[in-house]
Amino acid sequence: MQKNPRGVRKGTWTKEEDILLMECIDKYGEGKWHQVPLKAGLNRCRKSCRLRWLNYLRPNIKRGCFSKDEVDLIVRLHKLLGNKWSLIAGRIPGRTANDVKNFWNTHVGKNLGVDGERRKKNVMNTKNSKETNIIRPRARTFNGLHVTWPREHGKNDAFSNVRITSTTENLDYEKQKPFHNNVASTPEEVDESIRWWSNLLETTEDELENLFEDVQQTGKMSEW
DNA sequence: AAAACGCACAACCGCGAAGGC
DNA sequence: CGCCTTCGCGGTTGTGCGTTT
Repeated sequence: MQKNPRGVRKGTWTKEEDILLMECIDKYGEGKWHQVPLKAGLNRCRKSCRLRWLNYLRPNIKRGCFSKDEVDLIVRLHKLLGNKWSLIAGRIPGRTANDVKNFWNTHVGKNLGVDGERRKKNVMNTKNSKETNIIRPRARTFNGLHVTWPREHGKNDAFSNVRITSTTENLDYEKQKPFHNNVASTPEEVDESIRWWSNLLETTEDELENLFEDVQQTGKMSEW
């Protein structure tokens, strides 16, 4: 087990450390991460504690294979949000941003033709990915505004928990939005907004089937 | 049987955002 | 308004384990 120059523990967490962290959060609650190492008696940095809690110790975290529905949702949300793993994970109960990110990088990315050396280069060259048509919305606040999020039939509201905070920055996202910064008010605007969102969320059945077959072959998703 | 390789995932790092003073 | 601290996120690396040779 390595330590950094200031003697803070790094590397894999032990059961004892997990227990200390859980007990601490159980006692004091989440947040105030800078105090957690001290209160828990852990020789870990706050970041490490936070990450461990969020990714592994939090209640209701789901481990194991991704279901078909989950993959479907990830693909669609990634198409919509890009690499906003925390937002995507927020829509998939029990999954963490790290889980989703790892799954995407090891399975889905591959199946989209980004594999081996090419994948490595693409990962390194993230600037290039920003030049694609991925919509990268910034978190926004719409004070006093309503935002109409289209729903997919038979699915949970995929957007109700999207964090919306404010910024005044102009973005490509804004330019693409048919009902820029406000609610669609006329029937035409509503239709246009629905078409816009539908287009973003559209992933053909063929695309998904191909993905599922490939992923299944790699052995990750066994329980469809 | 063991070394080499590849994959999956846990963990770390760096940076930007947010908030307090 | 600027500085400082803390938080949270995405990208990247490290490590362990299974598979192949």
